Amino acid sequence: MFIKIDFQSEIPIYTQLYNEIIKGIAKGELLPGEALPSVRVFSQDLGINMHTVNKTYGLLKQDNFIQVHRQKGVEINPDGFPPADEVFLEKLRENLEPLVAESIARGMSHEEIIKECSKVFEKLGRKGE
Amino acid sequence: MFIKIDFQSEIPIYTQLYNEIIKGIAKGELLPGEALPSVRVFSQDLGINMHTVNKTYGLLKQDNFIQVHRQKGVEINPDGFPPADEVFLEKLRENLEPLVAESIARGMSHEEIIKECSKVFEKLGRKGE
Amino acid sequence: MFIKIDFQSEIPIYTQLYNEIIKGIAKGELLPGEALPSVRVFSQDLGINMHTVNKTYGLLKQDNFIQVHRQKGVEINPDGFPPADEVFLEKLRENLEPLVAESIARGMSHEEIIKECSKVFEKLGRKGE
Amino acid sequence: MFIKIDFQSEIPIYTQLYNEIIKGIAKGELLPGEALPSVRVFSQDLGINMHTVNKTYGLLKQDNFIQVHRQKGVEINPDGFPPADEVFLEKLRENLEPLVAESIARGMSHEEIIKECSKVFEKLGRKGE
DNA sequence: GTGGTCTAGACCACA
DNA sequence: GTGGTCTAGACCACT
Repeated sequence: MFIKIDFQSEIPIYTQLYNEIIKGIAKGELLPGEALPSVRVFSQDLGINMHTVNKTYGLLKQDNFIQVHRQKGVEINPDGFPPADEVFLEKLRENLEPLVAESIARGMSHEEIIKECSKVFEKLGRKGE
Repeated sequence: MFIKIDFQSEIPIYTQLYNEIIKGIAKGELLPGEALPSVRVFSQDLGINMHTVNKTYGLLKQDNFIQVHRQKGVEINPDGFPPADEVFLEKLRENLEPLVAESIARGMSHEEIIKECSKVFEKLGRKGE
Repeated sequence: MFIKIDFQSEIPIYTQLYNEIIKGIAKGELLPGEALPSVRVFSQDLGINMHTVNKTYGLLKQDNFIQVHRQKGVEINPDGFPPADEVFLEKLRENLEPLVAESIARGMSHEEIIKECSKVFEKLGRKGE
Repeated sequence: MFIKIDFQSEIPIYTQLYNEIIKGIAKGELLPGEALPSVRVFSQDLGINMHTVNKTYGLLKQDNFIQVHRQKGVEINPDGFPPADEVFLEKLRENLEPLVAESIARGMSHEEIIKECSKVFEKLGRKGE
């Protein structure tokens, strides 16, 4: 699994890392029960601060995407992933709204927007891209 | 046009305001040539600082959604809006990616994701909601 | 003589008007002794405020490009134009500096910069363009 | 690198600072990858407000002359500088026009104008002036 | 310690 | 009265 961090981005590094790991899960590259690098190793590999990895792991744990075992390491949640409950759907729509709004304002049709959305879905759907 | 600012949100106020105005344009509530409030009036109405509104106007101007006439005020760009060029589409996909990825990770199918996207589209499509 | 005002520009209208008249002189479209429109007529033609035209005329008079006769109107200075004295040259170089500096920073050579400068000269040199 | 701000000038301080930094790049005094002072340190050194420096940095970032690393500071773009594309050349000619026009109106010849332009070029070309 | 954001209050040029 | 600019001072997220 290849993780790309953009140090110039305005998106916090811990968020980027969070997203990359979720992306790995979505692609099927990270399977339930699979081990993740330790905080120390991961931070060295990526050239970032240990605290940053720690923060990402904390968030992923909170959202039930991973399990953190003291001294035994971190693994992708072997019991499966959290469902798309109403709380998540509400958050999803909220985040989608400004993107869709600007797309409409720039003249895109419903079909065009859906098409872009599908493109992203398919890109993520292909395992091991 | 009704604008709602969430002072507790982690999203900067100037970004929220930007998004709300784009939403107004998408909904057809803000038409080309229509005047926007002056920075002072708007900031008082919203209970925020003048400079915050100014920053939003600066961004909207930069993206060609509004025109700023130095001594006459601000108006929705009467010459129409910027197109959804490749630069925008690339940015759109980049922003869509983490949302779609998490949706997939939480077990949503292609259809379910598209459906949520369409819901948002239709909510915005209804003028004067 | 055709005068173009850009109301969206960040350059003050009175400065734009000043520049346009100087351009007319440079092109030879406005000759010494030639009459300029009255403040009232000019402001109506251009769709701008009388005070604005007045300010431009004041500056042009101050720089000896025009003569203002009470009740007789305004004319291009029949006694010729002010020379390019050291004061002017100093101001010219000062204004040129940031333009040349950015050109260099963007990788332009001496020849390329001179070429652009010459292009502008020739565009202005052609009378009645 | 020595930077001079004229507090009496009608040119905004943030623009003066922008120009001075570009001049530093043009002269080769500021090299790609070189660090710039933090907004706080710089503003204290220059005797101006933090936000004014911030605005300058924002513009330089927008034009790709610098890179801003959120928690590490600001550096001259290590990947090189933006090219003199057609957009820039058009802007350059537009800015050159009134300067050349007034020079012509004051009786300067093509050669004299080119000569002043070259003087400015050579002044900037001399590294470490 | 860094940049990002926000507020409050002021003066100015412009029209 | 409008936006543009500048100052002073504050809190926050990130590393």
